[in-house]
Amino acid sequence: MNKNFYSQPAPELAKQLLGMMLVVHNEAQQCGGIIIETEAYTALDPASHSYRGETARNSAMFSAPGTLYVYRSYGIHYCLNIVCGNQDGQAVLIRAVLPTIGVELMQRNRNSAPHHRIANGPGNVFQALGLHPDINNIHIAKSPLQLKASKIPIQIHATPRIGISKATDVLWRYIAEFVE
DNA sequence: CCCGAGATTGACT
DNA sequence: GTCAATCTCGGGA
Repeated sequence: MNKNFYSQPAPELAKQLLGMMLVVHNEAQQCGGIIIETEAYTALDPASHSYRGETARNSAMFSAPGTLYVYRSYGIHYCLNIVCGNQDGQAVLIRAVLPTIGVELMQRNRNSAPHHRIANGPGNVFQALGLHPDINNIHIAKSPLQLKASKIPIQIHATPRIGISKATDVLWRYIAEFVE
């Protein structure tokens, strides 16, 4: 990926990421799939962690574009974001991936969940890919993650975000639908 | 200092 | 469909 790719505003990058391949290189293995659901957050967004400024928890959101931001949700799950914009608190949350590479490995990571539930939520994506919370605040180029373009034709749907109670009128949740 | 809510998931009714 | 699990931050006392 060229450097400017991650400098885009969150809603733009969120759409760009749909249909792309997200691959993780583990010990002599790799796994990953096609990104099919994303969500955009900015510092002007009351629902964003960056809304009230930088803290120890969200400092990665104010790092260089392309940095990974990992946060713990409800004290239990981890969610993966890609920082974007210009060190101004923007990021894109990876909400769902369609497993295509190393499916068996991901299924084991997810405790043998059925195929359609392996990576169908932000916390599940993180667990299925076998990621470690330590990649928080690490640039994606220095992480086990890799983004690749794919030629798969998709249609993008913009919908209201879910799981939040603020700014629900903004259509910043994006879902990819495969077209023929 | 204490309390409540949250970018969620999975087990159970 | 309902609900508990469990950590961080923000707001109020």
